[in-house]
Amino acid sequence: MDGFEYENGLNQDLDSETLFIVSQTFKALGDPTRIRILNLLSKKECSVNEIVETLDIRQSTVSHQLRFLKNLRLVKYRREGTTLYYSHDDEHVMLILKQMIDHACHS
Amino acid sequence: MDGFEYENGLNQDLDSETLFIVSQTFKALGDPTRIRILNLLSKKECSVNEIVETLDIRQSTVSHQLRFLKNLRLVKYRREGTTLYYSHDDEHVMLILKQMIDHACHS
DNA sequence: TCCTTATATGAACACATTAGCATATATTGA
DNA sequence: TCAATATATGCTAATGTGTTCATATAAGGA
Repeated sequence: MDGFEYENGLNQDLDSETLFIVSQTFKALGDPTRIRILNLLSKKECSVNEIVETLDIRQSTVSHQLRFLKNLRLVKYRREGTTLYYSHDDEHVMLILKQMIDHACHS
Repeated sequence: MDGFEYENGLNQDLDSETLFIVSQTFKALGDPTRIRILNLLSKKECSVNEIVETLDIRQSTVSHQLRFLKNLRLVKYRREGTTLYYSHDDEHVMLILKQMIDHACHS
């Protein structure tokens, strides 16, 4: 019975799709710049320029990282004129981020 | 007053030490091989060889990744003869891993 | 339409990461 | 001491990642 070991509860390994999503998401959280952006967005919706000025990161860097986070559906945006307001888009991941920050602070 | 903005609660950014720990830890979780190893160790203590055979990963790769996880104090080991038994060493991080896996499964 | 502001994109570079091979080390038992 | 087993380490090639500069696009107002 081919693939049996991948279909029952005895297998101690993760299926490849779950593994991919989990590693991708943690990878997104594994960069200081992205963490700072997400941490800021956890507090308030921000335009790209607000992020640039608050965190003192170059505009193109912020834009690249926002695209990265957008692709993973970790952030979303709404337009108002020429301004784009970004906000977080995954409550659960934001909660995990907060937990890790708290864990790091108290360790 | 130099550095004032880094010492009060108004600052929306994270301090650099917290940022470093958080990003390092998430980076550790951002690799499929390390996730598989940690997931296995979340279920039971394992020797290096058990990890190698259960997950079908080369011995040197497992050993390298275990050292990586050990440096971050995410795993620990005990010796029994020539065999080293590894287990997880950070309940909170393991809980975060479990949460992310559950999140990925149900999405 | 033209200018200005806001944001996105593409290319290139420096740097980090990962896996694999070969080999080293360490422990046990004969 | 020597062999066998278990694990760690050094090096390297391939690949991936993050930032920057320069430039493009898009929307609004004059």
